[in-house]
Amino acid sequence: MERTMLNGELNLCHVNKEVVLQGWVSKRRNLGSLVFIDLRDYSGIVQLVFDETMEDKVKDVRNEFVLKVKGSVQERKDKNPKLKTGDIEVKCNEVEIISKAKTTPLLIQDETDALEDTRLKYRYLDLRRNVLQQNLRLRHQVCMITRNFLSSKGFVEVETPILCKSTPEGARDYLVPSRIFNGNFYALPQSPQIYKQLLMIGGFDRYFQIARCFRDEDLRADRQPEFTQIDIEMSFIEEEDIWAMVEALMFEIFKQVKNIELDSFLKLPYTECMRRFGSDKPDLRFDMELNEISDVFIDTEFTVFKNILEKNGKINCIVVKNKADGFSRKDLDKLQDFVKIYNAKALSYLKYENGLISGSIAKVVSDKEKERLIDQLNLENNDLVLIVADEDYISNIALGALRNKLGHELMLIDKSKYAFLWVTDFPMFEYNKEEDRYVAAHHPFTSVKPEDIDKLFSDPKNVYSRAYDLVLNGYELLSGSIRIHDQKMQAKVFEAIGLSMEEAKEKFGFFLEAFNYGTPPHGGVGIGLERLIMILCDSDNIRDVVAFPKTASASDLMSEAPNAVDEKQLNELGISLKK
RNA sequence: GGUCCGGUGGUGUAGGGGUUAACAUGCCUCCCUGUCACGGAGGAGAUCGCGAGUUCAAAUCUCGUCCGGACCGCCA
Repeated sequence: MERTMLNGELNLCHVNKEVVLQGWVSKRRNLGSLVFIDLRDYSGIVQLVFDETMEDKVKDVRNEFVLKVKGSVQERKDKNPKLKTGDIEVKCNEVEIISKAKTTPLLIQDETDALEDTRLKYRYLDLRRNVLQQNLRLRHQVCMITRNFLSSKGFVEVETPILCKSTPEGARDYLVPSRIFNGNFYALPQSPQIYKQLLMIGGFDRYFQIARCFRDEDLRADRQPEFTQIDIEMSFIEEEDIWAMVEALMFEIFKQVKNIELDSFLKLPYTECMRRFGSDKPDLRFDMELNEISDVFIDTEFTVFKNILEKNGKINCIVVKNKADGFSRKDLDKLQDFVKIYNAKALSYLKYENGLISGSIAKVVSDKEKERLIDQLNLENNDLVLIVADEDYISNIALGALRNKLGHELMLIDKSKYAFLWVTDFPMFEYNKEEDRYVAAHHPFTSVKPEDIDKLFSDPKNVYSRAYDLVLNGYELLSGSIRIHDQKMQAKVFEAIGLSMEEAKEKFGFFLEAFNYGTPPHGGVGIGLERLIMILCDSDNIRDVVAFPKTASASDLMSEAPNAVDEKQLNELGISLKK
């Protein structure tokens, strides 16, 4: 007898029908000679009934046993509105215990109380929970929509290598030792970047791949060492073409998954984004923008602010509307500790209550400055002004982080919103203190804005690129750029980041060589699949959308990877470990 | 590399120098024909992550270490 129905799909239409069901025992309620069993599969739960003639056969059945039962669907006398199948139950006349189960270390229920490590060690049990079932099935749905959509637009899915050449620019590579060439290593791809550009040169003018990527960097709640990108590259296009394609894909996904019609995405240049939100991935589901108030303090007597302004620092603030009375001295001290995480030296605050300004710096701010503040910030009664005076970047970042924190804590965020934002015109380079040189902010294959080319060497920090990010609800959902397609230009960019032509040839020689044979203009994006799914699942942790995730220290608690390997394996690879 | 939080029966928590280590849930036994987080009665189950130290006495204090989590740096 084969399974004839899914448990969760039974309803009143099936009354009197004979069914064969299989699944896991979710709960057993024994009333003596009458036994109820909730049988679960991914589709849901259905109540089985065993009367006195059957009671004996299920007396040893326990949670998580796998059963196969035969019975007839009956309408219930007492319906259970909490259950999708609550109008019916299945009166069983045959039962087979397919497999038994030990007592599980965690309860298989929607709201588990098990902690992260228990869940990860027994991930296969955690996966039985409805939440993870739904999340991973949604992930599958998004992948299918993506494949269908991009195929219909003429994109070809091509798989690129997992064993690659190490390219030390950027994230740390995971390395794989070569057995045949002792002492040499492959690297796992941080992204298929170079290969997809070679595919453009190879004539695949529209490519995509749902690609695994690997980065040996420290983890976060939204970051795993291996993850998946929806990787897209197009030839003969400009920014607007890619943006339109990505928007169309997102429209399709949100339509099918959420039945939401999205509006066209907003755009903001990076510089403006940093100035207004203190972040290159602002959450636009709420306001509370940053305000620069350096002007107010241009002639200030307050030495702290005065010194900062003299050193070209900035005085910025955010205004918490109508909440000043909700913040005690202790609360504000905690906020000060919070901004210190971002290297801000202090958080000053002013409260505007009943026409009076009080607060940490009230005594050192002149009446004229107070008036100007009220005027410039349009302060109303019970507003709280939180000020960080510091280096420009620190002031922005600290207030941006504070804005986010307060947005969550004060529940300013409309959870039903999906706020997309294109951030454009990123700086081409950023200064790396450790290496004492400029490095590519995005990656070194990114096109420079044409008007900035002559600043490549004279003024690198003011060179902007044709790179862009798509931000959704405060998460960086994707990065992309128009790539360099001119070999001379590519060489210049390498030079600007302190890579000699020889070094560049050593590292990317095959890639540079390819540019000599006719390279189409091209560009693309890599969409962080897990982040997209997280947001669609309303989760704030990437582990909720990965089947077998790693811990914060990049280990797998279930399989206990990574592990030591035996001497023989190391010998074959020509590797000896430092004592 | 750094900061912070946590580790106590299977699971999740409470306790925070001397306790019979508490509670919930799960588990086991018995009773129960309409439960659905079933109910009732009883029971088993923890050397309090590990190692040192302080102390008459450590789950509790100190140091170290391991593990988990969040964040900063890092993540082209």
